[in-house]
Amino acid sequence: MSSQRTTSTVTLQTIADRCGVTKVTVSRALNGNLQHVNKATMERIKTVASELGYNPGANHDARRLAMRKGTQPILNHTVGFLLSERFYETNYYQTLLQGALEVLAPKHYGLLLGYMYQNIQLADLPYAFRRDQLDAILTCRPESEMKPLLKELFVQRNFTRRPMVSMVYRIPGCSSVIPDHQMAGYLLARHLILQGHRHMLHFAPDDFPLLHPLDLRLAGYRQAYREAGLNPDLYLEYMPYPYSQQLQCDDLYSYAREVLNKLDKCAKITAVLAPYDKFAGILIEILSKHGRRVPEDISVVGLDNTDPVLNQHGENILTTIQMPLIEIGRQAAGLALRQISHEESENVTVLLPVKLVERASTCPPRSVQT
Amino acid sequence: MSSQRTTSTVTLQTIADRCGVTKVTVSRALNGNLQHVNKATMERIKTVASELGYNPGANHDARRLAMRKGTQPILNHTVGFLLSERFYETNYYQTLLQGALEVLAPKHYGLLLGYMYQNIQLADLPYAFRRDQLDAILTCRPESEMKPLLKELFVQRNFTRRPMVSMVYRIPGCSSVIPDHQMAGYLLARHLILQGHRHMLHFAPDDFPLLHPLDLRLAGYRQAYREAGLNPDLYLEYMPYPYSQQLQCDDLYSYAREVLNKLDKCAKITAVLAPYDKFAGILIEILSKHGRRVPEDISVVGLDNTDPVLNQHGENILTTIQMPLIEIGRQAAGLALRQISHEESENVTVLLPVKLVERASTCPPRSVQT
DNA sequence: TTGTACGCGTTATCAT
DNA sequence: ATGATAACGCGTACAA
Repeated sequence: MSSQRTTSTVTLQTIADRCGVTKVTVSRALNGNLQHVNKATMERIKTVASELGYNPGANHDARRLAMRKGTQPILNHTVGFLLSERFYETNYYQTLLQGALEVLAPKHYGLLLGYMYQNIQLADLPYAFRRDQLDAILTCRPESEMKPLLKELFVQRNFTRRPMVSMVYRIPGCSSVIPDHQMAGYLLARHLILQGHRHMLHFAPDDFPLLHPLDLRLAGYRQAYREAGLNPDLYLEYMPYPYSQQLQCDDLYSYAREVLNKLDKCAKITAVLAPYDKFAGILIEILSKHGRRVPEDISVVGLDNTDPVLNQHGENILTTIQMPLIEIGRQAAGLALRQISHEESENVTVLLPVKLVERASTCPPRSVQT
Repeated sequence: MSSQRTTSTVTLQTIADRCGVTKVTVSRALNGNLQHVNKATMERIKTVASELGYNPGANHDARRLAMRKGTQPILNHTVGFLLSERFYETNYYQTLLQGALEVLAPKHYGLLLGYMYQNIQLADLPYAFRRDQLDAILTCRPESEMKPLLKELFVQRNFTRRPMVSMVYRIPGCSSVIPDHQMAGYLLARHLILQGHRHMLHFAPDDFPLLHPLDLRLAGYRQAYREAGLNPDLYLEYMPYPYSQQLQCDDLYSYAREVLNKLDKCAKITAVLAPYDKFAGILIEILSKHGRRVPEDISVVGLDNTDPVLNQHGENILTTIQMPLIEIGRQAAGLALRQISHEESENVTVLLPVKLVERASTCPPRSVQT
């Protein structure tokens, strides 16, 4: 009657009145603080609380206010997810998203999206990121892009105690869930070498940040050459891939034409190790348009197995690496939840296996073909 | 010195002390409450506040706590987005997401994802949905799926005052941003009729909910027939599409085989109006595998222009309707923002134009071909 | 026009 | 050892 909305507002005070104690005692009792509450008292209070139907979550705001003072971070039941501004151009991010949501939704966690881009400031992100409204942050952007933001986040009070999980990219200071990039490179290169390919074109970021997946893949390529008794330096051709420039779809086509030029100049190259499926598809399209048949004239492999390259029968022809993207999303979310609940205290790195998917975009080079 | 984290915590009290008033007066002054504060006092307080570098957002929690009593909802700078559990199977949802994010991100709004499914309860959603932590909710699920949830949401205190925007589907009681479904149907049917097609197969939900897009499209099909002086009842063949069962990818293939059977039985059918691109692609794949060439033997049209059906040259062959999905996402988010800021008070319905994209999956039927 | 009291849960501090 | 008190922050109903 006091207020038109005070229908079922059972507060600590309500319980305290019934029990003849103060709300502080009730708070301690309900939080199981045996150091400061008599066990019998606690039982009595808990009984009364459940009888009255007290709902601790109902006054989340008051709890937030009070918890700011403490050392214990409050549970928001929300996890942040930083994704590229161009996430919709591929199926890559949405697969990660799906994996994370699968794990978070059953626990009634929400996933809060924020755009990520080069040189982003904390102030550019949604307010939720600066208000300690997130229990953890998931990210799938390279270290170079994350670095300035991480710096700001760790300066923020409250954020040193919120776990951060990096997907696909390994980032120091964060937990990471990554595919076995080196194995991916190894499997692709070995597949092509066994078919008889020698000279191959690969890509690397133009600014060579450390720990970049493409560097790890390169290590895998080289390993495959050495294992075959070949000197990788004699065969691996390299083109700088302007990773940090966030290529748009149009840019990808013009870059694919540059690749075509490169292939025209270097006739000995018989295979291309594309940086990811989407680009492999565009490259195959451009090659076809210029009369270069794939795989008869040139073999092309992709990477993530998320964007199919279909033939007229609707079949995916792209030889690529199955990246366990959905599993990366799942594990990243699971890891975040465990760190939130302190089941996992240290930062962890999870390495997930990859496998080769042999399809029709690769075949022995012309010189080896009968 | 009082606390190790009280570095730059300027509160209302800090300002009040400097100005020789109470914090209540400061609160009123900073909120521009001219009814209760002398204009001169207000100016003085505002000056002092900015001198001290008072940051109103810093104590968001206290504000939340206090605002619960009032009639004015607090600004969370977060918008909810309900999406299907299978959103990752198509590009449909991610395009809507992208549109919404484009508008929300520059305003530092976060987008909070929650899974939506048949017979969902409010208690199944992330906590943020029940804690009044969202300023608005965007949804892209049919009314039948939303109905029970809407009921719960509107019972919730606080939620009657939060706007709700439905995308693609028109939902009574919500603002809606929808493509012109009827025009879409009209354009597709007219295109096929002009090519000479008469008997066509279309799909409708098996439970026939009102206001369903497929019903509107059907109205468009019929309009095209009548405009051509034809009786639609003589030509339109119908198959129930189990919309509410949330078909998985595997189910889609088996359903596509059912469609194949239907076509085998009804030889007079020369065109299929698929419910959306993804299914059109699967259908074309199945048809090709069974020796039915598209479009020579049978024409197929899609709907949303989000999932391409590629030939061996990487060209999309699917004749379809360009649905302005990204624009729907943008407008829905923009509309939500306007309703949040009370620039728009009533629920609004925005109808966005569609256009036909003629590609290679349609051609005149055999009987008309020379 | 301005001030007082209150709501809300937790914790540091003080009293027994 | 156990329990009570005050403080945190803001906005609002009510009093002066």
